Amino acid sequence: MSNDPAEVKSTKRVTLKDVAKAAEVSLASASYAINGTGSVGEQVRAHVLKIAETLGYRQNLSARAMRTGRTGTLGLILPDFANPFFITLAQSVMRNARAQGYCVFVTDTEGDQKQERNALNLMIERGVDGIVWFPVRDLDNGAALTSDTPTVVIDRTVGGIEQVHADYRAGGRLAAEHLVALGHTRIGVISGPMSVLSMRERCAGAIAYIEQHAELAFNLATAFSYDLESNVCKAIEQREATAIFAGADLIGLGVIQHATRCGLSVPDDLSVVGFDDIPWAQISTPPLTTIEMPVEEMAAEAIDALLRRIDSRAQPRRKVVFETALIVRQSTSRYL
Amino acid sequence: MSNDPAEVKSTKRVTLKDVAKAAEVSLASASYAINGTGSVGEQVRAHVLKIAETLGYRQNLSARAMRTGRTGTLGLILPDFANPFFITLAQSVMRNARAQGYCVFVTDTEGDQKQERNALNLMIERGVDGIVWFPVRDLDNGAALTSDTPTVVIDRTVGGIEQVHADYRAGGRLAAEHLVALGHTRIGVISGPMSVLSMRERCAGAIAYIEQHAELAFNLATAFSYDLESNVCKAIEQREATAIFAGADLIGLGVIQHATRCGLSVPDDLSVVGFDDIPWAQISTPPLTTIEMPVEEMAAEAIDALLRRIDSRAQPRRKVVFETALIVRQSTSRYL
DNA sequence: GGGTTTTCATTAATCGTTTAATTTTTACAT
DNA sequence: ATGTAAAAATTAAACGATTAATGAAAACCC
Repeated sequence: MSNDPAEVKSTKRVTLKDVAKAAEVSLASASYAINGTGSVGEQVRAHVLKIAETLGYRQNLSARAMRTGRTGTLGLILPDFANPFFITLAQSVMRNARAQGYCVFVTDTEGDQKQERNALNLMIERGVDGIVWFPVRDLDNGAALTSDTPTVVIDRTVGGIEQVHADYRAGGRLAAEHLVALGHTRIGVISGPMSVLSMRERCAGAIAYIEQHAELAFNLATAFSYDLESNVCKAIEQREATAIFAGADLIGLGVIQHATRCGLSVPDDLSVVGFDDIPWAQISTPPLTTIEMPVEEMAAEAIDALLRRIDSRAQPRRKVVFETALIVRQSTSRYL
Repeated sequence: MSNDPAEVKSTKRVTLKDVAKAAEVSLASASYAINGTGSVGEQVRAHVLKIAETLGYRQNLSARAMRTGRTGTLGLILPDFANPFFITLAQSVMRNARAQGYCVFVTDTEGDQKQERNALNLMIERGVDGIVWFPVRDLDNGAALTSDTPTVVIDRTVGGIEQVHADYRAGGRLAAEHLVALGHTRIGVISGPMSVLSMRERCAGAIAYIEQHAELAFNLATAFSYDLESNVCKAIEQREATAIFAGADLIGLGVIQHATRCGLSVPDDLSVVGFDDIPWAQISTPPLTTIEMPVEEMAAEAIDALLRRIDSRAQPRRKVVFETALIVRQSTSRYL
């Protein structure tokens, strides 16, 4: 029994050599046939492909990677998986990468710069072809950490690396314009951590416009979460403003929740605008008016830029900025 | 100029051979020293390590992988990144994997079984050491798709593969008990897609208890989303029940939203219980009472089981089931 | 038919590690 | 000293692919 040659494959992995032998061609021909690279006769190619199929051959990408120096692998580093904005972004990045045949290592760094460095190192050792990086915070010299693995940074400002941004300042202005247009005159701003330029820009954009066309009721900072700090809560309770611009949706949702809990009605007593357009914004009560960034396009651009840079490292270092847009939902209304 | 040997590293990657040469030892000794494997004298080891450090040596994990057959890499396959429950899970899985020195490929399959197969193949080709898999749906024979790459399935029922579950039936019962204990007598059930055992069990558990201790007002199915189908909306509007068990939080949140929109007050007019304890459940208005699964522990168990199986394939195929727990928030109240 | 080009196949080197097998050195007991 | 065992270091063969260089065969042109 068991003199059937096809049965041999039981235990050991099928290698290219096996395919070549079974197809009675050289190793090189087999490789060329499977990769479609060299010049191979049509019949030979077909034959090799069929044999590979029947033998259940699978490329060993580790071997291939060693030889070619390409792993067909990208890294994605995010500060925090709990923030839904990053999830949306991750989804887009992964979708785009997959479309180009890449597999993606994902890591969140829990907002910790030490973990961030670890993550970068781990990925570089693994030999990723490129990295999409959403740093914990702005950095002067990020290039030092990537040891010339092609990298694209999203949202943050990092020296020495190509960047993809949205026009945060314009977004903040858009939000303020909306509130002023609704007739609000006392408008408050609640920002997240000011350590990143992205946040500073959002608020600066809003504040500049408010100061010009209305009164800035307050300008407070809080953590990046829907649990607000006490001075922020107080400002809301005391109705110092009839409208609030929050530097992030998560914060905006916190504002709505706290206001509601205090017996204020949103939007009748208080209008709220957020920033990011995270999925939760749609299903909160009331749904949150917010500023949207073209996440899918930003991710696509990041991947494109990365692939360009992988193909030829000598790319000019660019910074691409995308437009933002106002999405009006039910958390804002006219002030009477 | 430039006769400084340390300057040579400018362009080319530093390899183990370079380290060995610089340290004036054999390749093997260098390898042993760095991996701490063979027997190497204390001074030699220290010396090699220092040289490696100064030269900026980084292991080429592709090469190592080829030689050892281990990539130090895991795969995580999820049906849908938009569902926050999966995110929580992904986070836990990644955290646990990272703690063991593994890098994780993540993919979502957008609920599509073809993409799921692609993802599996892609990862297997990449040579992952193991896969944590949350299949789109139950399967008779999943082992056929993994070509003996160690795999652990979460939540779904898949033939031929080790599984990690929660006790869904008991969870459903817990929810029903809670509502009955609050005095509700007409209780409705809104389930998600019944194609997966997990969902069937949740509802079966709830229904069994309701039928015994109260009246089952209705039992409807809807898509896995907070956009409810019209027959479900109607059932809510017509107040056929004073309490509803939703098979998933996402659905429960949809129920709250629709009820509120129809002028019903949750929980005064309608009590709602969900299942999953996704993060949104905490910040909805009102916060959602729900059934929680020990996600972190489940993820840890999945990784543990996987690593055991990687170390020795001849593991008994187990199915581990975790307890669920009721989390009471403000979406349920006593029925008067 | 002879020379030239084009097309198809093959040989063999190479990528950067690990590790079994072997040799050299050191340590220890007699 | 000498023999033996233990420890340390080395040699060289893999791992599974890619690809430059080379050779053989076929096709073409006068």
